[in-house]
Amino acid sequence: MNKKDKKYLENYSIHDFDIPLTSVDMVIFAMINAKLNVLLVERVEAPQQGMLALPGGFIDLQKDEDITATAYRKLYEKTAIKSPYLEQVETIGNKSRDIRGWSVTVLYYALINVDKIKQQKSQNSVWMPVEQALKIPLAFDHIELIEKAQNRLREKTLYTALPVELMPELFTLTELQTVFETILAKKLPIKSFRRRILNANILHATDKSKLSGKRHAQLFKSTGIDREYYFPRTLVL
Amino acid sequence: MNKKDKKYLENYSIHDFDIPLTSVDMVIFAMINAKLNVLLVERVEAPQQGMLALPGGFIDLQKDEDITATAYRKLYEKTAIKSPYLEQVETIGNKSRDIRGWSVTVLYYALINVDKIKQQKSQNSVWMPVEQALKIPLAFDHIELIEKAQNRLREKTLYTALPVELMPELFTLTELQTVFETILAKKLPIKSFRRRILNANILHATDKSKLSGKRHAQLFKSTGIDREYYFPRTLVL
DNA sequence: GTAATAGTGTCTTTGAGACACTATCCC
DNA sequence: GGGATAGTGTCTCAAAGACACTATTAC
Repeated sequence: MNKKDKKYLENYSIHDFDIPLTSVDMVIFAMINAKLNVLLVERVEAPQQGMLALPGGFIDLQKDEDITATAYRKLYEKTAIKSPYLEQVETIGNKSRDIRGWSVTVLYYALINVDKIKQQKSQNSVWMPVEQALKIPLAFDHIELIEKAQNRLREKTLYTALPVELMPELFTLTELQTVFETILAKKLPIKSFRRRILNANILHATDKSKLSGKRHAQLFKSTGIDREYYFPRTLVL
Repeated sequence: MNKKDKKYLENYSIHDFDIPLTSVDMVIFAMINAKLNVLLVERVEAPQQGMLALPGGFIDLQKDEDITATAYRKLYEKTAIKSPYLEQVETIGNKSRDIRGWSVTVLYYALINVDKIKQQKSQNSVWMPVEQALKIPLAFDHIELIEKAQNRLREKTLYTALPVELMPELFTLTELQTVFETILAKKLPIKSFRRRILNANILHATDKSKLSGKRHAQLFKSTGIDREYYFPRTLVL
């Protein structure tokens, strides 16, 4: 820091500026009962007290190193999960979204392995199918935020293997396909799907199998690299 | 607004919270002399007075309806251009990027038609090749911000026709290809490129042509729909 | 004519989609 | 054997890449 900056800082106060309220909101997805679910919490304080809302809140200027840390902290507070897939979607800011005035929120979404949601320490939080969440009144503009996160997930499902992040430790290709189909709201051809996934080399075949009615299905597990994998071609909706 | 919220607001002050400084930064790209250039401005006030920086600044809580409006306003102030291609890249926030303390910036990039940059009212602003801008010291973390915007542009150039936004009113396919190649830092096969662009149906062939040395080249113009167009396949770097 | 730039013909390759087919299991 | 679920064989099609080729102009 140079001398001029030092001098400037001595006379600086953040309260000299009119600044907006800045927060982080999280859309946390998990597959429950073959449906894409989102985690909602009941607001315990005004404004919008009592309404369901996305988990989120303000940056802790002492504890949080950066804004991603804020997102991870919020996620951990609600789910006790440390390192899920987390991605920033978009930042929304305007005059009208919060009654307190000009407000900015940095929107993230996370994909949670369904195995882990049982260990959650949720008190006043509730999992709800996305479909349903979009129909009930939510606090602020949170309906819109869920739609934005869902659209991002949908788009990325067309050319990445991200939905693997929603799977339990072991899963069959048919189960994985069902998750893809749920996100895309569209049936996919079996043969193409298997070829696509298997050629990608992002799964590890196990010698275990699962019986879900009739013929045994082979169980696979994630190698963890699905986060970086891009299919050579995009599916078309 | 309900009664509880009204009461809450009466006792509310934004200064009750420790909040970060939130700003908007712009990476404005244009093609100049066959190079990708970025617009920089000299900082006239502390902190970092005298250094080159990205155009940007704070949200005007009175004037700006939403954060996109802030981005357009900043852009207009520096270039007098009203509606270029504008896209939000990412929001960066941490303790260390600004000496004033915890600071958040919403990063946008814009693509400017080279025809229009002559009408600019820039006083203390300067166009500089991206290459060069990344090598000199810039204010705050602006080197990193330019890299993020450049990466986004590069990625999108692999599967969209966005570079058309950088072209003048009339241009040849060879010129367009050169712009793609500059952004990607990679030669592209002529035949594939032309087929790809022409099949996309995003350009309008004119009956004019241009002589740049030897054989005349046909001139095309944008239909404006390149912003929404996605090629059926992604190029591989 | 030659050099230089613009533009085409056409073969190969890759991976998605269609769809009929086979395999394995329980009853 | 029948029904249900898992999984394969193989053809077609679209678009990218390779590369040799032709076209048009200035000189």
